[in-house]
Amino acid sequence: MSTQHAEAASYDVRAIQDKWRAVWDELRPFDADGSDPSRERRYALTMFPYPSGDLHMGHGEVFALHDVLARYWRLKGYDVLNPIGWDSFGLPAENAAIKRNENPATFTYDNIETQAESIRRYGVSFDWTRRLHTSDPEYYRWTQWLFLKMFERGLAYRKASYANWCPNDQTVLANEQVVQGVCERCGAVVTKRELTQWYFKITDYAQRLLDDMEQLEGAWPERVLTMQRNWIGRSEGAWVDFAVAGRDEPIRVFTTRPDTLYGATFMVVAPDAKLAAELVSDEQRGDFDAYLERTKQATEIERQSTERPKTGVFLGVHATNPLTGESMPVWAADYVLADYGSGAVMAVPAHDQRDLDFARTYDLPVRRVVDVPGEENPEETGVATSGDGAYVNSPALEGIADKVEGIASIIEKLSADGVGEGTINFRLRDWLLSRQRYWGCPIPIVHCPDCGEVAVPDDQLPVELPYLTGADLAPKGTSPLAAATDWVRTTCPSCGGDASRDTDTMDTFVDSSWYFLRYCSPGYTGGAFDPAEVKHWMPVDMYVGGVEHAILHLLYSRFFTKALHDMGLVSFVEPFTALMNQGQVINQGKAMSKSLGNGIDLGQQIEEFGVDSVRLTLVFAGPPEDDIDWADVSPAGASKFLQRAWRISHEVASEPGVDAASGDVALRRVTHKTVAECEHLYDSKRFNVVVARVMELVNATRKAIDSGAGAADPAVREASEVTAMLLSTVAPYVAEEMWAELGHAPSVSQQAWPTVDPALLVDDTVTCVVQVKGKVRGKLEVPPSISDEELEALALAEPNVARHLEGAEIRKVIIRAPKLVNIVV
RNA sequence: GCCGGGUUGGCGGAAUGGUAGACGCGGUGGUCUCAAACACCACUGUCCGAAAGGAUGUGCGGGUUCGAGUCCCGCACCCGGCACCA
Repeated sequence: MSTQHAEAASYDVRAIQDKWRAVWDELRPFDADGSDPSRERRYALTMFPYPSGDLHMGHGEVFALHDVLARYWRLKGYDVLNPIGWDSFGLPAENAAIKRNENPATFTYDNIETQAESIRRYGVSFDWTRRLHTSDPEYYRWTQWLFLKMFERGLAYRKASYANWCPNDQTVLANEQVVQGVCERCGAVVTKRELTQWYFKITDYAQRLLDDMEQLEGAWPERVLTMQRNWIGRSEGAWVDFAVAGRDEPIRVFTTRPDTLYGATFMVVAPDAKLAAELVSDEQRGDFDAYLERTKQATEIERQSTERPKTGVFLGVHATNPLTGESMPVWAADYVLADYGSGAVMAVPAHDQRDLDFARTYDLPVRRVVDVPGEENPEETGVATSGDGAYVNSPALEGIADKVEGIASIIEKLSADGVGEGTINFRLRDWLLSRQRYWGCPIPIVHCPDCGEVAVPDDQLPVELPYLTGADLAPKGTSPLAAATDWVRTTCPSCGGDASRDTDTMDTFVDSSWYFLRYCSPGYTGGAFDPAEVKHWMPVDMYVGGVEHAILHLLYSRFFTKALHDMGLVSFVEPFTALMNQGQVINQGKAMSKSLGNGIDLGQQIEEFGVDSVRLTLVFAGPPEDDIDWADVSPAGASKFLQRAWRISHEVASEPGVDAASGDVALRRVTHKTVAECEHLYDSKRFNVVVARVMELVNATRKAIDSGAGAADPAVREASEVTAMLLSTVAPYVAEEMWAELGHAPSVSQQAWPTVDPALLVDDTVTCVVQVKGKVRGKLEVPPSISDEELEALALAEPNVARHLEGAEIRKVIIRAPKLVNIVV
C-alpha cells in the first residue's frame, strides 16, 4: 500500500476554486429564502467592510469565522440570512479624491468591486442579492428619513457647544471618536471649538442602554459590556443648590457625597462653562479672561492629564453652604469639566484628592468631616480620605457611621429644605453627528430665516450630494458643501422663501446604525425597511466583528434600535442577541505594520495555499476571540490535512446510497460521536475544536482503509460523507469536491445535518481508571453496564492496584461505574 | 485608582469536579526512493529507569473534596477598558 502512497493522488486547488464558484453562482445555495414563515430562521451578520483597498488578513479571519456559523446553520436546516454590503461613506475616499482630483465615488466604487471579487473568491456564503452600499442615494435617502424621524421626536437637535475638533481631518468628532485625547481615525491631538452642531439625544437612553444589557449578559463578551457600562458611567448622588449673594439663580452642583457637605469649604466652576462668565466679578474679570483663554488653548491630552498641577482663578464671588450658612469663595479651575454634571462642584478638600490638591495650592481651608479609622488627618498628610467612618463636625449626621445612611439622611434634609435632591448622573454625552466633510450623508434640513430649521419633506428625499471633485473637497474648516452655492441655495419647504441647506454631512456611524435592518428588505421603497421583513429576520442571532467597535458602532446601533422601538417601527429593543469579537491577526508577536515590514498579505497566502487552507488555518488557530500569530500557525499543515481528507473521498470504493448499517462498527462509532460532539461545539462557538474532531475522524478513516475494514466498507463512505459536510463549514471548495468524488450532486452545503444513531454513541467496553488514594494505578476494560460490585472486585484484583494496596487498610471505595474506582486507604 | 478578562509542554491550544496535555505545529526515528520531494508509520511534558514501573507537573500560597487545571480565599504578573466624571 505504501507504493500507492508514493504517487498519492491530489486535487488541484486552483481548478476546484474556479469550478465550484461557477456552480454556486448557478445554484445560489446561499440566498435567504424567507418564503416559509414557519421555517426557523437565523440571521448571521458580519460587520460590513469599509472599501479601503483590497481585503486584508483581518477580513479573512472575520469572514472565515462568521461563515462557519452561517454554513453550520444552513446544514441544520435553518433559513439563513447572511448578507453583505459596504460602509462606503468616509474620509479615506475623500482624501484620495482630493489628491487625484476626482470625486470620492470613483475610489469608493472601484475598491468595492475589488473587495467584492475577493470576497467571492474567498467562498463566503453571502446572499449577494441583498448587497447594499451606504453611499448609494437609494440607501442614504433612508438614512435621511431616519434622521428626520429623530428630528420630529426631538432626538436630533442643534446646539452651540465646545466640540472636539480634529485639526488634521478638519472636522468635529463625537466623544466616542476621541481616544485618550487623540483622533480615533488619524491620531491627531484633538482640540475644542465652539460650534453649533447637530446632536442625537442618546443621553435620554442612558439608563435603558444600561438596563437592557441584562439581555446580553452571557451572549456578548463580558469586556464589551464592561466597556459600555464604563462609557455610560452611571453615578448616583444628589444635586445641591448654593445661593449666591446678589444673584437669583443658585449654583447647582452634582455630588456623589452629599454627606460631606459640612466639609465643603469652597466652590469650583469649570472656566469654559457659561456659569463662570456669568459669576465673575468686575474686578476679577481680567484675570478670569486670561485663564479662560489658556484653558481653551490646552489640548485634550493636557487637559486630561492627572499629573498636571492644579490651577485656577478666584471669581470674586461667594456662595452660601445650605447646611451651615457659611460663605464660601467661588473659583474657576480647569479640573472641573464644563459638560459633566452642572459644570460646577462643591469642593470638599478633606475627602477628595483633587479638591485637596487645589486647596493646598491656593491655601484654602480644609475641614475633616469623616474620621476614617486608621487614616491620618488629610490636612496634615495631603492625602484625602474617602472611606467610611464616624461623621465629625456634622451636626445633622450625629451617631451615623455609615456612608449609605449618611448620604440618604442628608438628601432627605436637603429635599425638605428645597435645596437639593437625590439624582443620577451619567458620563455619556449626546452624540455629535455633524461633520464638516463632503463624503457623507447630507443632513436633510433647510435653514430658513423665518421658519428656522425645517425638515426636507419626504417626497424631496434624498437630498443628494452635489458632484464635487479634487480641490473643491479640500478641508477648509467649514463644510465643502458650503462652497457649492447653487446646491446650498433653496427655498423653504414651509414658507417658500429663500433659504439654505444645511452644509454638514452626517457621521458615518449614523449610516451603520441601521444597515442590518435594511438588509431585511434592501429594495423596499415604502420606508427604511419593510416592517414585516424586519419582524421575520431580526434580531441578529450572531454578530461578528472587531472589538474596536465596542462603544462606537455597537452603542449607537443599540440606541437607534431603542429609538425605533419607541417610534413603533420595530418590536425589539436589542438588535444583536449575540456578539463575537474575533482576535487580531498578528505576526511574530506584533501587530502587522508597514514600518515593521511584517505584514502578511491575504491574497498572497491564498495564492500559495488556496482559500480553503487559509480559512482552515484561521479557524483552527485557537478560540475565535484569541489573537492569531501567523508565525505560530501552519497553512501548509492545513493544506496537507485537506489533501488527506480529500484522498479518502477519492479512495472510497462503495456505491453512493449504500446502507452504512452493515459497515465497520468501530469506525461508525467515531463518525457518529464526531457528529454529536461537533453539534455541541458549533453551538458553543468552539470552531477550533470542531476542526480537531474532524481531523480525528479523518485519522480514524485512514486507519480503517489502510489496516482495517478497507476502502469498500460502507462505514468508510459514511465517514467520508460526514467529513465533507463538516468540512463544508470551514473549507467549502474541497468539501464540494469531496462530495462530488463521493458521487453526489452539489451542493454539500445544502445537505441535511446527519442523523446520529444513539446506539453508536455507546462503546462495547469503556476504560475504567482505578485509583489508589487518587493516583491512577491501573486501567480496566469493562462493559458500560457493569455493576458497582463487579467493578470493585475487578479493581481490587488488578495486579498493580493490589501491589499498592499491600499492607494497607481499605477505608473507603468510591465507585463511579463504569469510568472510575478510587480506593482510599 | 476603579472595572473586566487571562496565566496549561519547545509553540498554537484540548479537557460536564474523575486518565492533564485531545488536535495540530515543530522535533526525533523509520518505510518508500538511485536520491530528494510528496506520502505513510512510530515516538515526543520533565526527572529516574533497559523495561515494568515510579516521582513530578496546569503562575504563587492556602482551603473545600475520596479526587481540583476546573470550586472557594489571598497574592503576583500579563492584556483590555475607564479615569481631574465631582
